Amino acid sequence: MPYLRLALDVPLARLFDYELADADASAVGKRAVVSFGRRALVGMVIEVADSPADAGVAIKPVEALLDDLPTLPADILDLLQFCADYYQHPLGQVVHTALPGRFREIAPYRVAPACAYQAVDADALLGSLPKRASLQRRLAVMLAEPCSEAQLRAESGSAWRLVQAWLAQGQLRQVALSLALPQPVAGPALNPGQAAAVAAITQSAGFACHLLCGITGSGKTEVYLHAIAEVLQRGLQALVLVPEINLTPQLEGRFRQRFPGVEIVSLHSGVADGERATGWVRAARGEAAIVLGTRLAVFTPLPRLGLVVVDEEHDASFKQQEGLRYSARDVAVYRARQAQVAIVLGSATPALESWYNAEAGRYKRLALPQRAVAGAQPPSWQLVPTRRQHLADGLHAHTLGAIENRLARGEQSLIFLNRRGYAPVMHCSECGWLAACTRCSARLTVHMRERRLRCHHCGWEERFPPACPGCGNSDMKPLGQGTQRLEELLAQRFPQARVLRIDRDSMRRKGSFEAALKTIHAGEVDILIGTQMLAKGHDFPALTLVAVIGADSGLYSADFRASERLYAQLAQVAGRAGRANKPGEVLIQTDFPEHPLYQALLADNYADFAATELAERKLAGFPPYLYQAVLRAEADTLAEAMQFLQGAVALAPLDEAVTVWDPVAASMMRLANRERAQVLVQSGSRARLGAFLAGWMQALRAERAAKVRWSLDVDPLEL
DNA sequence: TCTCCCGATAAC
DNA sequence: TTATCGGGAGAT
Repeated sequence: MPYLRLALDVPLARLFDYELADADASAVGKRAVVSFGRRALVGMVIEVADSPADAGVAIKPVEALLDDLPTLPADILDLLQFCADYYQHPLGQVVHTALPGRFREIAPYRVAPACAYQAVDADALLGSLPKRASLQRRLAVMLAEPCSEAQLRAESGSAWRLVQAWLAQGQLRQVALSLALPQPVAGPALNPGQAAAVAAITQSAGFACHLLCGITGSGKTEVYLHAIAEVLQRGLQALVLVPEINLTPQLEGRFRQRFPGVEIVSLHSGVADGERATGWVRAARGEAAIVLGTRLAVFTPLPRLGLVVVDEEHDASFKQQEGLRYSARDVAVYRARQAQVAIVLGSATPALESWYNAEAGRYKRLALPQRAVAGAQPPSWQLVPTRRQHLADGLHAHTLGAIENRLARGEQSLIFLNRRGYAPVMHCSECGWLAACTRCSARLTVHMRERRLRCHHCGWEERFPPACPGCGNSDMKPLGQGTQRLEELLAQRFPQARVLRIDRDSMRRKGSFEAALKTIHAGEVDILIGTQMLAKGHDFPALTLVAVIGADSGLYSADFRASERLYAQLAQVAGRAGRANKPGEVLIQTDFPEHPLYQALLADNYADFAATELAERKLAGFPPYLYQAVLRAEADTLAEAMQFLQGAVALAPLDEAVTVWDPVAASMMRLANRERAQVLVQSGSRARLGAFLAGWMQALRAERAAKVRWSLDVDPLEL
């Protein structure tokens, strides 16, 4: 009797055997419904074996082998196994984080093959339409020839509804989809730098990792589009990863416009379950030519993968911060190597890990030195020294003057402050009391409009205390600057100006962010106040001033990655200024104008910054010169968490190539009433660290940690 | 003696 | 993770 070895979505690092008469190797990669304990689960067949792995247990039969989905191909199974091993995560859970949630349900999931649509009688259809219905008439003309769903949707948002209606009326019929690539719309001519980059990418044979470095406006997207066009012409598929959901609709629009008629699948957490599952199936069947998505898209099966692109590769959102803590960028590199295809990592400010790989010759650096739009000027940077200066509620007179200037010229200004709320804390000037979260080791942020104090870490909320709990003083003041306060201040200062604040609080409602972007584009805003929400990827042609407030906090942080992040963030937000032919100006208010980070930014010299930063990391023994992993634990008390970690350290295998540090309280020690601590492990050898972790996790899983929740984070971004 | 809650344990 | 089992504490 053959046995199916299944990966099940349970936190156990092992597979489970079930028997199935006349099963053969073709079952591998299919879903199976089984009874597990007392419940029914859907598992993934990983192996078919002649005998059970464990002779001592009674083996249940498979209830059903589902044949509804494309079989998970060997390369994806290998990829998932790699993730399970590398991140020390149970394979069953890896499988289920990698697949659309819909596939965890027992019901079969069927997707009709993608097809094209064509008018039964194009002339009759056109004749039946009113003269004024221009969209309908346009569609009718298109439908004389077979059109893909993507092509029709690209024509207009309401096109698909019309097509459905005509289909129901029998005006249209479904025809087989042609996989031949329609001619892409020609893009703008490439400048020499872009052309060289495209050539390097498309001419590389087999696996090659290209680090595409170019500031905002240097035309990285155009390089991607050209490289993808070449791949599509060879009948291959492209995988494109972007950091944020916010950015996908924009980019998707650009892709659809450039590749009309090409099936493009968009995969991210904002896509409804069913649509995600359908997109996955289309990609896996080879019907979709382009998969565009956030980190979860990295696991999509692509039988004819020809190119991988990771845009803004330095972005922290490529690293999942819970469950399977994978780095989609690193997994993407693995995938490209596996498929022996080129991968492009694009960024203006590459992660120092990637930069280091380029220095070492493992990645090929492609630089885009020029701005793509001829005549566009790079922004001019200016540091506004604020030490011992009088500031009007945090804004320097020079900054205010610059804003006034834009107002007079009818241009837009952006004040960038990465701190939402009114003020970061409520303060008693009598006794020095600060409002703190009772559940976290964090301050409560002041939200003036609602007159509430909020914890931005756990979501705790309370009303303003009527008097200081420390001394009874009733005169408590918000301390420091937040975006709300800045908004209030600027509205007072410039009563004639239209001020718009963009942060997670003001953009909570669905669609409000899109609406805000529209307002900005329509020129109905004079002064924008924004957090990092606004820093990424959006073009504002009328924006000519970016003023940065409160950046200094990233300079002297305990986190060794803080300056890297600060540089990236400032470079990114500066890119919002002056994208059209109006030169942009960037002002940074700082107490430390002489700081090398700012000096490198002013000189637009990331190479210098990276070299300095890497030298420091080498000296201090930080990544990328070492590989790290963190074992985190949380419990009701710090003592329990620490005790667990001490036990864990005692269980650690001995390896002179691996350093195991003492347990310490986490930097945010208390979070939502749980106390947290961690152990850092590092090694100069990735292989040794991996082997060490495998042994350690095996030993640790054999222990039962009653009240402690723990997890391992390999290549952590934050310690 | 009954019931509820918590911790331990198994899951193929 | 989910589901069940059993022991102990307090209620009836």
